[in-house]
Parts: sequence; C-alpha cells; structure tokens
Amino acid sequence: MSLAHAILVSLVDCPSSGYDLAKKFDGSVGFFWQATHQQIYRELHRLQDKGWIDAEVIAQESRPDKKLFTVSGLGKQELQQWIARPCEINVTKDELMVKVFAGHLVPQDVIEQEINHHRKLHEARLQEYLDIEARFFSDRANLRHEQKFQYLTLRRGIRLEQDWLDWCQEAIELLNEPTTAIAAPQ
Amino acid sequence: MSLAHAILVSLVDCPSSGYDLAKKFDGSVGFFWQATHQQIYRELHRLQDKGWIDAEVIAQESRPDKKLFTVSGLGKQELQQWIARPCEINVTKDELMVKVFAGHLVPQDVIEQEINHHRKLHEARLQEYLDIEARFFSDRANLRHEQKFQYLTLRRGIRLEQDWLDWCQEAIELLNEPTTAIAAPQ
DNA sequence: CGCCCCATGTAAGCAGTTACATGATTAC
DNA sequence: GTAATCATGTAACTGCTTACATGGGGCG
Repeated sequence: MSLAHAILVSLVDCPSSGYDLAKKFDGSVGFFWQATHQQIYRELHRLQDKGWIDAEVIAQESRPDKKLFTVSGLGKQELQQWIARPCEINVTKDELMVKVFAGHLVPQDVIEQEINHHRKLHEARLQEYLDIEARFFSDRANLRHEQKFQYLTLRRGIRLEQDWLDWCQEAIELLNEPTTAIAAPQ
Repeated sequence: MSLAHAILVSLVDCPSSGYDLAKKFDGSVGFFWQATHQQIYRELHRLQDKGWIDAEVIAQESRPDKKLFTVSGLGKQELQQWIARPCEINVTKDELMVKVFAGHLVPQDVIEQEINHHRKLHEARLQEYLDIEARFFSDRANLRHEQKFQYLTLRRGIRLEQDWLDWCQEAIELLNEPTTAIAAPQ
C-alpha cells in the first residue's frame, strides 16, 4: 500500500500538519491520490511508529496547537527505495464505463445525458489544471529540476482530461450515427 | 458502491456462475472494474438476498455443479435506475504519478526506467485492446445497438493507453532536455 | 446566534486482500 | 505424479468510509 508513500512525498515537498495534509490531498497530490483526514491521521501515527517522520508540536495563539511533521532520514531512504521498486499500472474503477457497457438497457438520451454530464466535469477539471499550468509553469523552458517532475504529473492530468473530452465527443457522435444495415424484422 | 452493479451488468450481458464472473472480471468488464472471486461470491449472496438475481443449479458430469445466475426483473429495474442516477468522476490512485512527483529524490535514470517500464505495460495493454477491436469490431459501420456501447468502452481503453504512451514519450523528452538557464552556483 | 475554519481524534461498519480448504477431472 | 482447471466457499486481516466528538476563534 502506498498511502504511506503518498504522505511521505507530500511531506518531503513541504512539512505539514495532518490538517494541512488533508487539504493537500484535496488538490496537488490529491489529483492522483485521495485520502480522508481520518486515513491521514492514522497513517501519520504509523509513520511515526516506524520512525519515517518526526513530529514537532507548534503552539499557536488563537488556534489549536498543531503537530508539524517532517520526513526523517530513514523516511527519505525508504521513499527512495520505494520509488526504485517497479510498480504496476494503477487499477481503475470507472463507474461511467460500467454504465456505458450496459447502455442498451436504457433510452439513449439517458446515456447521452450522463456522458454530457461527465464532459462538463472533465471540462471543469481541465480548466483547473490549465490554470495551475498558467500560474506555476508558464516559463516552461526554464523549469527547475524538481518542477520538471511536478509539471509532468500536471501534464498527465491535462492529457487525461483532454482525452476524456475527445472520447465524450466521439461517443456522442457514434451514438447519433444512423444505425445502417440492421437486419431488422420486416 | 457498485461492485453490485458491475456484476449485474456482467450478468445481463451473459448469465454466469460465480466462477465465470471471476474470469470475466479479469477481462472485458474487468478492464474498468476489478474484483476477486471472494468479493464476487459474497456479493452474489447479497444480490440474491435482495432479489436482484435468480440462481439455478446446473448439474454437470465430470465437473462440480454450478449455480447459474440471471438478473431478475427487479434487478433489471434497479440497474436501469442506477444508470440514470448521475455519478461522479472515478477516483484515481496512481502510484507512478506519486513517484514522478517526488522524482527529484532519486537519480534521473531511476525515474526514466520506471517510465519505460510503464510504457511497455501500456503498449502491451494497447495491443490487447487493438486485438479485441480487430476481432470483434472490425465492421465498425454496422454495429448492433448493444455493440455500440461495448465498443465505446473499448475505445475509452484504447484512447487511455495511447495517451499514456504519448505521455511517456513527452516525459522522457522533457527529462532529457538540457536544463538551460539555471542560476547555478558559479 | 449560527456557521465555518482550525486541529485532532474515536468508533463502527463496510470493502477489499490474502491465505487456506475441498475435491474431482484433465492435460503433460 | 504433478500441476492446472472447474467450482465454491470460510477466516483473518487490512484499508477505507461515515458518523460522531471536542473546543476555541472569526465572520456575517
């Protein structure tokens, strides 16, 4: 499992509290790994037990205290080893595809509506990614070493969303092609 | 949750035993929904309790008996309602992206190797999909109504794999661009 | 006054994974 | 004779989700 590693990666990027992490897992790292705050707090305890992260309690005025977590030397070592271990393709569970697969069970406009609904969701997400690209990666010829890697993950997201839009287009077109040459009962 | 629905969709397509389903979830429906045989058997019991599927025991010679499951009227109704309920974008958990995000922690060739490894995996999967396209959907102008929908899911897969290959290409290129204009310490 | 934000947690329940179990048949 | 295929399951464990809990501060 690699929620542990997703958290380590996030902490290496920037030391954070559990609360901060929960927010980051709702953006940036969260674009390719999701976790709720409950998962995160539990995992942070485990990571502390393993000695992969260190905690420092930060007292705050007019705010609850927070624990700031940083990746330890051991944790960084573990991360490096994990990155070097080849991994499999991520598994997908795509509800929309399950629906489309059984699309013949419902009136065609039901499926078309659902595809259009998803087109809008993917459009919005694409726009979100493009905004990040414009804000943080506008000078693409001069990316710092670390930025290159983060930019690549963003590019993956942009591509994915764009490709979804293309598929939606293709799908609506195919569904509206006249169904020629069916051996219809006469 | 929709393992239940993935199973219903699979059964509507073709009445099957738990064992058959487990195999199907290793191909066809399994390209966008995965489940082990244990999950499937458990879910089949639940679906039977709900009355969404009917079981018929088939005695076989020289083989263990098997239970053949078919979707009941109630199950079909439920499926239709489920398809009509708008759903969210599927969540992704992409280990490779987590690794790439923290790519600066390891020597560059480690990341390049991992990207190349994934390029090969996606190439193989693309080929698998293209074979299915050639075998079952060669006559694309004359698809039956149901086939259109299944073809669309295949197209989604083909696009996804192709897009992965394009990203891998792009990634390797970006990583090998000379890092110009870094304010390097002199 | 009520709601949202900050910050961390417990508890219960469901989903998913891994290992183990059985027992006959067929293929090498 | 050893392994794979057919066919179905139990048990234990880990991971994930949902709900609930606390308590101060800021905002409208």
